Amino acid sequence: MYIEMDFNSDEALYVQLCNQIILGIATAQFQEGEQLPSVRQLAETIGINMHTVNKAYAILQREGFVKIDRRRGAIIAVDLNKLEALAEANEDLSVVLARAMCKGISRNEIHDLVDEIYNRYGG
Amino acid sequence: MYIEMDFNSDEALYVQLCNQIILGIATAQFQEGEQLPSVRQLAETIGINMHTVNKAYAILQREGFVKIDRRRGAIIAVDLNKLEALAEANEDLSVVLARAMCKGISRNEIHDLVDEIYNRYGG
DNA sequence: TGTTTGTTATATAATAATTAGCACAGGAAA
DNA sequence: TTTCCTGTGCTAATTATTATATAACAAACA
Repeated sequence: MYIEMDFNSDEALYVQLCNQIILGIATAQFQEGEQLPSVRQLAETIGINMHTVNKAYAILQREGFVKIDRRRGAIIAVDLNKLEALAEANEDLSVVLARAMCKGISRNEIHDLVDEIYNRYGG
Repeated sequence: MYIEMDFNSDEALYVQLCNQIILGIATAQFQEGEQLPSVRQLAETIGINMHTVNKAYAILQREGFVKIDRRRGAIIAVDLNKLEALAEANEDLSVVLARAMCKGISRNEIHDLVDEIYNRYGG
């Protein structure tokens, strides 16, 4: 999977990295049990520091997307805590939809967007 | 409208303030043409610095939620650029839904959440 | 003339983000 | 055993961001 950093973005590198890996899992480019590159390897590939990659991996572990094995590094292992995930989705959506509503985007337009994204991700 | 800051949050104060004001617009607690408190006044009310409020107002202006009048301060004035807003909603939703999909949240569960939020906001 | 408005400037402090380098223990493979 | 790679831990330095504190300014207005 291609991972690219936007060094001009206002989003922190470790946040970008987390999002891209999560995107990779959602689109099945990363499969359950698959091994991610080592922190040093990925750091060199995308041109950032080892510790920044390590920070991203640690966050992904805390949020239940990977497990970290001392021997094999980070392994895709999604922890399905649906209640927690639903609560988080609710919070995140509330912020996004408030903006959308202000701008006159209708409920149906959001539903269409959701379908479009789910189709894009292959759900 | 009550505006409250969470000083223990990991979100910056000016971001919290932006989100709350946008929420206020979405829920019609702030009406088009209505005047927001002055930067000094709001700063004192919620116990933060004037410049932090000013930063939030400036961002809201740049994103097209208020207009700033030297005489009357910040005034709710939503700029309805739907194409831009749809593009932004698409990006934001892509990140949120990727997380949700990984956690096994179905398309229908997201649709239900969207309806719930739109109802909550009175849309 | 005062007062309030946003704006601008400067300074300071605290925190977060990023990079760098080094060292360690555990496991795997030569 | 030796070598190599793994994540991890630590310290340090730098830069960017966030937040605060003061102060001054011009515009608008009663």
